[in-house]
Parts: sequence; structure tokens; C-alpha cells
Amino acid sequence: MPGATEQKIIDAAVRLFASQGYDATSVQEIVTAAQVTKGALYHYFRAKDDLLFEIYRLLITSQSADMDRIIGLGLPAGETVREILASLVTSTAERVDETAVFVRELHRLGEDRMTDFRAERRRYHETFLAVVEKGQADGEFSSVVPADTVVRIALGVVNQLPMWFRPDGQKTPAVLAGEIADFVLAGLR
Amino acid sequence: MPGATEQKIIDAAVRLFASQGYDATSVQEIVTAAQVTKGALYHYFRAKDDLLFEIYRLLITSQSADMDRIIGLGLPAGETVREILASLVTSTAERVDETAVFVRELHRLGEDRMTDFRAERRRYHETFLAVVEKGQADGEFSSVVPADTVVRIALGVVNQLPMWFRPDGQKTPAVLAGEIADFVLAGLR
DNA sequence: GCCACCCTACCGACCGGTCGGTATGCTCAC
DNA sequence: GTGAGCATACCGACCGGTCGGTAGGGTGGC
Repeated sequence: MPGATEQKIIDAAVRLFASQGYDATSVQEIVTAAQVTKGALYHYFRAKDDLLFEIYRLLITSQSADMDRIIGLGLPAGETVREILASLVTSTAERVDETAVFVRELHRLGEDRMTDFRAERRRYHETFLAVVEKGQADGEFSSVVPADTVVRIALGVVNQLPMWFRPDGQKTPAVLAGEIADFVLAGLR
Repeated sequence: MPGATEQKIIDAAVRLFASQGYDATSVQEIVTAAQVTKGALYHYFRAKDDLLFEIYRLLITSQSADMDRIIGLGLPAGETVREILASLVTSTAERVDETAVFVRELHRLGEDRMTDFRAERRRYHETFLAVVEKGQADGEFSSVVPADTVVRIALGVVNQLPMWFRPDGQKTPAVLAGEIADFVLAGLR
């Protein structure tokens, strides 16, 4: 639960990282945009690096929680896949900046944090994979295309969203989420 | 047709940009890796920036040529989509580093070059879109999911390839290309 | 009631180091 | 001799991070 100043700093950092990239954004730019000073930033964060990590952490935490909640509902595989994709697409559409930073600057994570991150992503990936595989085993889904490729495609689409989704475009996130879920499920029948 | 020195510089730049990112890679690192000197680099390129642009140009030119060639064959929509995806996936798998740089550092392009790039990508996108729309109009494809969303998904998958494809993995590019094409076509039936 | 003491939150000038780019000159093929 | 193809030494701008200091609110002893 970040305080007001902390939040202002993170918000400004997300905006600037998304539009210019991490390295191209100076700490001075961040504090100017957030209307605080360098002292304030280094009071709350040990390094510029920590800002990136905090952005990732907030995003991953919320996505994992969403998926766990949906799986907890115990719906059939088709419904589960639809709900997971829909929630992922809408939440990503609401946070395009965070996701853009996430996708683009991921490799900048240090050794330790990268290990943590990979473990978390692996968990997410395999949870989703298990849903698809169960659907295939039960005969609800076709097995023509291997489950891992399907999962890769589905999650890849979401990561690419920031590249072309525009909040002021014609399609609302909900409509788009429906279309993407339709398409993926069509490929699974 | 770049000369030998020029090529060495570009190769080194691609490798370093892919593993560390553009900003995190210094010009000195590039020339050291390429076993040339700064003088040589600035003899062939006006700025570090130009290296990025050259990497993009080479990639886009070859992809556009591939697509034009395939469409020129005049195959049915289904076959055309399969061929385009297959060639895109295999050529991307062969050039993961270039694609990774492309996806990650695109936003760094200056105003003018960004405009040029957008025009080229738009052309690529709409050519592909036309194929899908024709397939839908002819009744070969279903129209449940709008053509533009399908194209977005298909191209998005390819852009995400560098995130998870490993040349030393179990699946060859050709096998993977087949699976991706199968999946997309399944969603179009 | 009040003052001494402390602590959190924040300020902003400053530093060492790095980076992209340049200026100048050599060398060798034609 | 002359221009393409480099090599080398160097510059000024900027960047992440530090550090001595301050403002103001809480708290306990008397």
C-alpha cells in the first residue's frame, strides 16, 4: 500500500518508461514529472532499478490473483479459458503503459530478481497449461495443436496488446476480449 | 549490400542490442565486439541511431518481399495464409535477435523514421488483412471473429516469438510454424 | 503547559564516471 | 596526389547516486 508521494513517483515513472524507455528516462525527469525532488525518490527507493521492479511486482501480483480466483470457480475448461483471457485482456487494456514497460524492459532485471520472476511466470504459464490439457483430456478441446503452443500464442497476444491497442479506439476492451477469446477457443475445438 | 566491415558492425550491434538493450550498449562495446574502431563505425554510420534503423530496414525489407512473393503465387486464401505464417515464423526464428531488438527498441525511432516505418507496417498489415477478408467473402473462412483482430493476433504471435523460442529447443522452426498456422487456420474455419 | 529530543519525510547542490560524438592525421590503392 | 578507409586522442554533456541539512509532527519527563 504505497503512500501518496510514492504513488506519484511510480505513476510518473510508468508513464515516462512507457513512452521513452527505461534508460532514456533520467531520474531527474521522473522527479520533475512527479513534482517531487530527487531526495524524495531516493528516500523511498534504493535505486532507479527498484522502480522497474515495483512496476512488475504490482502487475504480476494482480494477474496471478485474477487467474487463481477464476480457476477457483471450478467452471468447465472452455468457460475457464474464456474467463482467464477476458480478465487478462481487459486488465491489460487498462494498464497498457505498465504492460509495455514490462514487455520491453524485462531483460533489465538483475540475476536474482530475474530468477524470482521466471519462477512466477512459470507458475502462471503452467497453471494455464493445465487447464488446456485437462480440456483436451476430457475431450472438450481438440488436441491437434499441442497445449503448450496454444498457451504460448494466447499469452503472447496479450503481451503484444500495448503495441496496437488504443484506449480511444473503436473497440472497447470488453469487445476485444470477447473476440480474442472466441478466436482462441475456435482454435481449440 | 553492406561491405564486410559494415556487416561486422551490424552483426555485433544486433547481438549486443538483443542481449542488453540499445541504451545499455555503448558504442565502445560495439566496436570492440566487432573488432573495429570508433573511427570505422562513424565512417559508415552517422550516429548510433542509424544502426538501429539499418537493423529494422533489413528485417522489414525481407519480410515484405516474402509476403509479396507468396501472394503472387495466387493460391487460395487458406494456403496463402499458411504460407505467409510459415515463412514469417521460420524467418523470425532464424533472426530472433533482430526481431527482439525490433520489438523492444522500436519506440526509439525518431519522428521521421517512425512515420516511414508506420507506413511500411501499415502496408504489410493491410495486405495480410486483404487476404483474410477475401477468404471470408468467398466463404472459405468464417466471419465470426473480425479479420483485423485475426491479423493482429497472428502478427502479434510472431513478434512475441523471441520471448520464448529457443533455437536449441525441441521444436524446429518448421514444426512450430506448422502448429501456429494450424491454430490460426482452425480459428478461421 | 512546555520544552528537549527524536524521527520521518524530504530538499537540492554536488561528484565521479561514462557516453556519444568529433577532430585530426595516417596509409595505401589507384 | 588524392580520396576512401580507417585509427586515436579527446571533449563536453549528462546521469545515477550521495550527503549534509531542514521542517514539522509526535512523545515523554517534569
